[in-house]
Amino acid sequence: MSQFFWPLFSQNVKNLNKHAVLDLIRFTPGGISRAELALRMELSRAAMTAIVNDLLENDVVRETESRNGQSGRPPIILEINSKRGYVVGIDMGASHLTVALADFSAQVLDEVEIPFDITQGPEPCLAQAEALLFELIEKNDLSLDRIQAIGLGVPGPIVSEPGIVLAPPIMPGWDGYPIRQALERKWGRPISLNNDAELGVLGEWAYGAGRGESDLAFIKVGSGIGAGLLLNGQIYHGATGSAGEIGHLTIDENGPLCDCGNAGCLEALAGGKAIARQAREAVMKGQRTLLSNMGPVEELSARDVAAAARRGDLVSQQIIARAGTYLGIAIAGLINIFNPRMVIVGGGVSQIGDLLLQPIRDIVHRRSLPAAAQTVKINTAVLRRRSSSMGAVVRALSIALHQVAEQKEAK
Amino acid sequence: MSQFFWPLFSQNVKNLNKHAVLDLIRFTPGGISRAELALRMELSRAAMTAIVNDLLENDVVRETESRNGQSGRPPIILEINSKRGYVVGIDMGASHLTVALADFSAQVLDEVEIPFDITQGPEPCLAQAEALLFELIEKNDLSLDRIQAIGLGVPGPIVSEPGIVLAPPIMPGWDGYPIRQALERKWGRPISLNNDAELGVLGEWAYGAGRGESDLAFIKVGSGIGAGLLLNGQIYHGATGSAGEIGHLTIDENGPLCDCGNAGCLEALAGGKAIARQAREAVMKGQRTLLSNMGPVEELSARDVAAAARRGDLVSQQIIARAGTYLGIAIAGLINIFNPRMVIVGGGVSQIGDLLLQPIRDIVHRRSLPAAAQTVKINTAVLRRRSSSMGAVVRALSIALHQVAEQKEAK
DNA sequence: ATTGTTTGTCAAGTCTTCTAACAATGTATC
DNA sequence: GATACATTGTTAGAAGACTTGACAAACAAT
Repeated sequence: MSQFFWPLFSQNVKNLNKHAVLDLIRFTPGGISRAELALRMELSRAAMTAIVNDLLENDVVRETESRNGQSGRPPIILEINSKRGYVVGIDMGASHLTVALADFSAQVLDEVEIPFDITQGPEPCLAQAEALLFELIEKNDLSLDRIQAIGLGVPGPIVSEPGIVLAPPIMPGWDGYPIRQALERKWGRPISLNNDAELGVLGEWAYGAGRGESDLAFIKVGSGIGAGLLLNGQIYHGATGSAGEIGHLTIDENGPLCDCGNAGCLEALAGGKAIARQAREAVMKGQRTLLSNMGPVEELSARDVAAAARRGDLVSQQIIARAGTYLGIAIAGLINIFNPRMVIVGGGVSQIGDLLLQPIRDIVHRRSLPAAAQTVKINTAVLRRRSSSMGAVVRALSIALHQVAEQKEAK
Repeated sequence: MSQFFWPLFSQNVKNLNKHAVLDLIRFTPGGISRAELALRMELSRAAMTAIVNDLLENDVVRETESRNGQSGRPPIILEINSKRGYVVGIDMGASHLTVALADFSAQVLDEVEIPFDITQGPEPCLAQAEALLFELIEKNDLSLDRIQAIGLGVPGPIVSEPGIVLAPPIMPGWDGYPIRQALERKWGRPISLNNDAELGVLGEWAYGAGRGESDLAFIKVGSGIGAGLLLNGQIYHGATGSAGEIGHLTIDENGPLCDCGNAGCLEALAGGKAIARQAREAVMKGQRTLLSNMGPVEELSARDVAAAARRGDLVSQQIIARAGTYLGIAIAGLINIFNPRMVIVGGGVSQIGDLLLQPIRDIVHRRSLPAAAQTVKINTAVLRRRSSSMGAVVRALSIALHQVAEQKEAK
């Protein structure tokens, strides 16, 4: 069942199969032959010849060497023509900004990342993104018109049709700002605007830990906490775009206050900010910990806690284990509700590794229904900090490839 | 976007549009004309004429009187030919068994319900269902071969392909029993086996409170508690069929033991059994309550508590309010994760009404993200205790109608 | 060299849908 | 009541996508 990505612009659904074939080619690692395409799509080889010729004419797809199989005529392997064009994926986090340049086969050619503050509001933030984008383009001897499409991820709930964020808890000043419209007007390129956690699940599904899974949750643990959901092979983002906002699940009604106004939200207990806060508190309380020797107390970050924990610091390990426990409670609930086949923990904090993952696994096995808990795999993101930016690249390519494939008489 | 029900048997997806049209007709109340069908499906009127003629030849669809519109030729309204055949929907609860007979337009012609105990295991339970089925058929001067398909709902996670339940918490003895195979062999009719909460959301979506919504949660509060999820217009049941099992979310780690082995599950705090238990405890503790006068203490049920609460009994009202609060906690989490447009509370206990609904609404508005909480509507099931059996009828019709529509040269 | 196997292509026919014109059947207007 | 107008439904011809069945191409095994 190939319900990939084409229904992005669902008008002109005439040659549906052409686009399904295109998606099957792009998401099959190592390429695929006409015969196998025909098999997988349940079409005749003759029909596949016609469809593939169409794609070859448009130069989106190219033939590579034949691969020697077991016996019989060796198949001609098809793959995306990587040189046909370029796309850019932008990942705006709360505290970092990443811009990645990729070719049509999703190979990242270059990448820039800078520290960042999303609370500055839309105009300065988008200006920074623009600066970084142009820097990247020029460094690689390209120009904006060679970029076929751009994917942008932001940490808030998206209303996709108008291209805005709606009441984002950690993006003050952005509510209702016409992000997509502004960028399309400025840059003159098609933009795909998405939630960063959604992009994370997309990236990991396409090129990471969740390859080929159709029911997948991606937990992004950074400064804040959010989840991206892939259900039935489709990204799910709910009625108003705020599905997966697990950061504001109430875990402990008597817990610390959260930025969203409620008390005891997961984010306030286990997010990067919360971890940093606990580290500062530990130092100020005078506990014996390596954290005391890691620079000024006010600048202690989750990254420092991770480093100290890895070096055997008990206090840091406790902080992380506690965060893992709270995460586990939320993930156990998510598993009971959604029953995914895999949960991928990503985002900056996740790079701590097993120290964070183990308490999650423990709690999940203790709290979730056996039927669901036994089948679910809980892993760290393979793409590490790149999950979301790769997801942005995937979205950009979804636009670029299908747009190019639509062109009539391209040559 | 019409992603209705056809991909049930997805082979032979040649005349996809025919089946999409059929579904559009069956789920449009009051019927629909060729012209509007063409509009909604983005097909030409000419194509629609051909498709509809096909359906008319097979006698699945019939023309009714023309409806006088504003001006121009009045449209000919099409509707499902209700007399073309019959289906049966069976709803097996933990403590009740309902069998409903419906015609092709989903009108329920007759219905039988008996008290029931699902813990008896598959053979006796299915025998009871069979007895009730035959009783219903004979009472209505029909025979089994006039029934085109049968939908069956059970309160456990379904693996649909082999037609079994997997490790169901409240169905001891049923694990792995080949339910669908056994019934298809016995009755010789196609069977659709589904989870009861899934059927609930289906029923309410088709003919109840959630008509036309594409993101919908149905919370079934009976002896146990489960949720059915409709996401992106499709039923979602997860990797292993146990999506929506919110009954075993841990709400209070120090709470009472649950049948599933864990402590403080929602079901053990707010399910029908839990409500009955709290009623018994109140009476035994000697509290002043109407519950003392409602028969033997051991037989007090959730229904009695509801009745007493409605008559102003404070103790009963407190029990119900507390159950509503626990439910609200779970539903608030579900709303944060899944951001539906509507949550429908159904099942036996839900008929208590606002006494239960109000605490749910309060907690949700307190705990959920404002963006999600403001858009979500929380209502009681319109079909009352019939949500699931109507869902079973819908499934049966999905098989029956499309099967009949496939027949070539039916006349 | 021959046989067998699998891939890719070609030609003819089928099926679905579209366009464009037209017939049918009502309301609104004079 | 006759006429104009609007909307629905049908018909005919053409375009496009896919299928079947035959066949050529390119390799491995014998």
